[in-house]
Amino acid sequence: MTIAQTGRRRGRRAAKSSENLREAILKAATREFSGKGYDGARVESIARAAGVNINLVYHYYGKKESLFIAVMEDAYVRIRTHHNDTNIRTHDPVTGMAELVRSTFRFFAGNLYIIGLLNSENLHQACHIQKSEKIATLYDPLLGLIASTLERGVELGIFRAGVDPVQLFLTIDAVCYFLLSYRYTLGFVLKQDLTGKDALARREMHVVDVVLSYLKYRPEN
Amino acid sequence: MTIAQTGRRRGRRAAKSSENLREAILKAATREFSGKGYDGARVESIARAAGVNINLVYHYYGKKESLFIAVMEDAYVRIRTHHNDTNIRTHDPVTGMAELVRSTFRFFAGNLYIIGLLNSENLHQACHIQKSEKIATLYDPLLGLIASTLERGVELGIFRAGVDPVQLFLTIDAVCYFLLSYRYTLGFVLKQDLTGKDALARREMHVVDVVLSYLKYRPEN
Amino acid sequence: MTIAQTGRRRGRRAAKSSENLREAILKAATREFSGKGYDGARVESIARAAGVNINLVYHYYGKKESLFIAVMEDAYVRIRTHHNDTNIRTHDPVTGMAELVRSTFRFFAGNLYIIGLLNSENLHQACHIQKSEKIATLYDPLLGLIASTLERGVELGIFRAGVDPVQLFLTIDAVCYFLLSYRYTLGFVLKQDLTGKDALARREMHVVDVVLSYLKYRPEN
Amino acid sequence: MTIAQTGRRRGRRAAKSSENLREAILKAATREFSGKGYDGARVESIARAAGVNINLVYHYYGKKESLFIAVMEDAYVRIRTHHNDTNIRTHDPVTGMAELVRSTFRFFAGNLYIIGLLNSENLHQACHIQKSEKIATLYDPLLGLIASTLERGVELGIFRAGVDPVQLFLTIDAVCYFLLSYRYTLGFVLKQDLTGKDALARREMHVVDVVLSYLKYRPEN
DNA sequence: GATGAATGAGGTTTCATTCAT
DNA sequence: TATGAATGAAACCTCATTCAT
Repeated sequence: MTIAQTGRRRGRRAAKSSENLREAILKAATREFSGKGYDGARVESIARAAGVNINLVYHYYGKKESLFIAVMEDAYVRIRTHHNDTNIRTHDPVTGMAELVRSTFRFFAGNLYIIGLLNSENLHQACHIQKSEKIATLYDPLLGLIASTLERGVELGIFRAGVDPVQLFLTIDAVCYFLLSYRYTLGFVLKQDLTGKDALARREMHVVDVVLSYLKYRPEN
Repeated sequence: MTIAQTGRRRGRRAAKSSENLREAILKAATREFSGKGYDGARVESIARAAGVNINLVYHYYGKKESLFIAVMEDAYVRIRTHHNDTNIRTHDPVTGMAELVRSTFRFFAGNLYIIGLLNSENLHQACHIQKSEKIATLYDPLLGLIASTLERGVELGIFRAGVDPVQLFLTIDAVCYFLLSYRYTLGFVLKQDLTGKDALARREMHVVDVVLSYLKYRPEN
Repeated sequence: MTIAQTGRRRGRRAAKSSENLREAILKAATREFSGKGYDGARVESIARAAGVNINLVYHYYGKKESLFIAVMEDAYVRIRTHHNDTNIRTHDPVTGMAELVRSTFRFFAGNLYIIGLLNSENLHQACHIQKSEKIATLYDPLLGLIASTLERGVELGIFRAGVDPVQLFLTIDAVCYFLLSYRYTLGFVLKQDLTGKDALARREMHVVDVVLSYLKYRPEN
Repeated sequence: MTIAQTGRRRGRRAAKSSENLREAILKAATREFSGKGYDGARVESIARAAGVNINLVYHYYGKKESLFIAVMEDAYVRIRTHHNDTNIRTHDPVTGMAELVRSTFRFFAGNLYIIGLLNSENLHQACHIQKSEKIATLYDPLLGLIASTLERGVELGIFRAGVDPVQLFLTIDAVCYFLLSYRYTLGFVLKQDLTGKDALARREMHVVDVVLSYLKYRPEN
């Protein structure tokens, strides 16, 4: 092996390790912030969970808040990119909308940590993410997708007219999100396991049903 | 004025003041916990907001967690008792159900602090309220109310059959709650004011529409 | 002893103790800041030197910088109030001016800690004291005193005319201050003890001589 | 271009660059220590300002204190060598002394960073420079110069007799140095700009006047 | 019942310095 | 020679909580 090759290998390995560490910290931070909230999270716990010295966390991310913002940006990107937009666009409106609701539900159910993050962020009046420009422009395309699917359904006479895409978006997210978000509280007051496999399947069917029924229902007048 | 009178006056004033102080603390704590979450809340801020010495807080409530539990119990009672159950029962099913949704929405919209509390509580996996027996039995009557209203509608042929009251409850709360709960985050990513007077009125109409459309819609098969 | 008396005694004792502690902290802080500079000073050292828990320092003074400002304000007041202004005013101009120089010199020589404070403050571009309004207005009367003494001398034909009081003030402080301020460095490079009793006495005579010679000297043209 | 040439170029460039880097670090350190003091200075800031990796600082200078000493030695040499000694010796005593004062004043005014360094050094009781042998012997010739100029003036009947050269040296440095050293504090309490071009020129005239008046003035007895 | 004093524990952050490559 | 990773120590500060009056 030549020196040049060794050099390159070293460079690459170092870079990779560095990237790995950054990522390990981000992952640990995600879990910590999600589970304990911003104020409850401990930088030291994050470092320990990531298996690195606490100072490395500061070396990479500067301070707790910056780390939190990094975590949130990562989460928001995931939220927005989990939909297979083209898939939804090519289906007929009913299937497309059902697919949209289902993929929303499944995404949240499969990434419960995101719920904790959003919860925590919201508790602080979204003050942290407002420092992120990345997040601000993320939602426009999703609203566009909902609006166009809605329109296609209306044109085909399947969906009722006059539905506000923003309201619909809110409702979709609401029915998907709520149970998952308040699963601890709801599980306690309703004395049921609401997040077991079967329970989730039932809920998924229900929420798709709710959204489509609403869209297909014709008010008498 | 005689000494006896003074004594009585003092006694009464002290007694009243004592109750007042307890309540002032609870109110201040409610605001603080709601706005900053459990970890973000400061006992001293609560004392200052209540206009009392911090030691009084400890004198009355023992420790931060107990105070939080007291706040939560108070909140849960309010949540459950805001419905005028008999009012709903005496209406026809459609009006009754609409009334139920509307009163849910209005209650949360009018008591946003409750959202902050539930958020915070949930962030900690509902660990605090599980120490409260009071809360555990609070929701049974509400589910009963929903179930009976549903049933009346089905019997009259107005509502579809086969709807699970628990799912319906979840959906009602979801559509009412979600926007309010995530108002900061949503306002930011959707770049709209979602909690102004008009916006709330529109949302209220929409959610009632969603729930009733779902109940009235007949699946083809 | 009556209850009332006990109560009064208690109140007074507590208040006194509280004042004592505040003062003990201020004194310890003065020494620490003077000897080590703002950055070199340690809050914990201050607390230890004052014989109090470190948190009490924060309880009373909030943070390091506020404590430093308190120390500086105290120092500046002492600097300005050490002159017996009326004494100087009632003397004849020569004696008065000599008295002014001497009392300046003796004050600094007797309060070397003040030099350390001013040094430290100045190292930070006086950024801390600029937050103090108290200090800003302290020097006007001193300049007035110098100007009037100067004028009296000129009128009596003892002092030369055309001397700027501000320049004179600067020179007086300079000759009094410099040796004391740089006593460590100067002692080292000049290989002499410059702050022993005799050395100080010689310096005092010299500086008075310098100032008065300057004032009394008539430029030929 | 041949390989040999490249090699030589590299070697030469590296060697030159090495000296350059050392100097760049020293310069950056000078500025940092001067502006923030020993404790306030940050090794990393120095490295960044010098445009080198922080490890290089450690590689060249070992540790923070050694770097500081290097900076101080450099400064002291400059202080002592800024006088054109022969120039002063060849002038008549009055011109020579005026020249000495003026060049002292101008040197400090033109190298304000030195003031910061001396200030900082002095704050630590000159503990760092006491480790330097270089500095210890630097001032003897300057005192000799002052003494001989003084003597020449006395012999010519221009200067008064009995002036201690050390006192005179202290006074010269004092009047030159003080305003510059405490420019921030003084500017604040006197509410004047004291280091503008005009203000400096006025001060320079004044201090030369003070020193020469003192030397020329004949005490009555 | 009410208040100021006191404290312990722990959290975030900074920084000089060393290691390994 | 040069660089990124790593670390230990300690500084500032916050907060819940208890003590003593």
